[in-house]
Amino acid sequence: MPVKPNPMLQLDNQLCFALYSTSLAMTKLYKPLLAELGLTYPQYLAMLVLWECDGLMVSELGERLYLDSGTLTPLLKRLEASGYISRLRNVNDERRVHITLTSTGRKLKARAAKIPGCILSASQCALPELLALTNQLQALRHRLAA
Amino acid sequence: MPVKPNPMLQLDNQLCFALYSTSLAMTKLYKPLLAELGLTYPQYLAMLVLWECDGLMVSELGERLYLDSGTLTPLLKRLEASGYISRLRNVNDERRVHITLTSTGRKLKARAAKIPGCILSASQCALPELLALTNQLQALRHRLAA
DNA sequence: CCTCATTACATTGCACACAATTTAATTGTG
DNA sequence: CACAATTAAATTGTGTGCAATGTAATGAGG
Repeated sequence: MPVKPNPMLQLDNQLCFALYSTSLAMTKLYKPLLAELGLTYPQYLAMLVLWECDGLMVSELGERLYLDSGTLTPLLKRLEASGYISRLRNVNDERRVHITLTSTGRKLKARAAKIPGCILSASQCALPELLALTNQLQALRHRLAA
Repeated sequence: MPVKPNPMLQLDNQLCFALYSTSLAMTKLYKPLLAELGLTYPQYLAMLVLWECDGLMVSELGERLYLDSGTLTPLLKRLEASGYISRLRNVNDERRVHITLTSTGRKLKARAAKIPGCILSASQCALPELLALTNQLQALRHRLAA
């Protein structure tokens, strides 16, 4: 009797693996571009948030990125060591740490501006298609978190 | 003059972040289910491959999972320590290591069979929609790797 | 055969992710 | 005010990912 080839357990039928492997492939595409800026991929995501909204607390940054302090604290210390951010305790509440862009960190945004175009061309996809996929994934993430 | 809010650099317009955050959310969904089997998420992916095709070399497993020996070697040593696989040198070519399921590892497949259904219901999506998304992601992964 | 390049894994070092715990500051309650 | 509960970060420990390097076995030329 042959082993039952349960299609529900086949790797290439798994949405989870499609997500996982495509996300890693995307990270590899960013890596050389970000290396020029002295950023890792998760550091780049944190900078995207800060370029939109400077001065957030660690926990607020974590809500935007879906990451906790265990991940963010060392990452932010490295960004601080790179000279892109400052970590400052809130005067009224010493528990809170605000993340503020340095002048260098703000200037980095201009150098990062070319990255989305590089990724877009490398992905060889039409822009509307990518936007649609982005929205589908956001909707899925929302349902998974519920 | 207000800061130009470059929409190409906004976090929620990034396909990369949608991929990254959704993949992490998916991993969190699997974690408690896999904990019952004594597996981490990447270990589960390796087991999916082996349940389809037992006895692969490390490099062949890596091609299926898009992972290299630097990731797989320690992961496979942990799966061996858990009693799910054996790592055996090829007799004709001592460089090669074949990964073979143990009896316990084969039996684990039956216990894993319920997982896809759990994830499907948690994702609150129609099956055809998930399959379509899976295919889109695989196509994107293919283009990104080119 | 005897090198020399190649191959297949393994190892090392760095940076995440994340659960669990700890620390320090603040808040709520009597 | 005292003090327990809560909150915000930081720390610790485990397990990836991956670049770079190391090591041992194989294979290809001369």
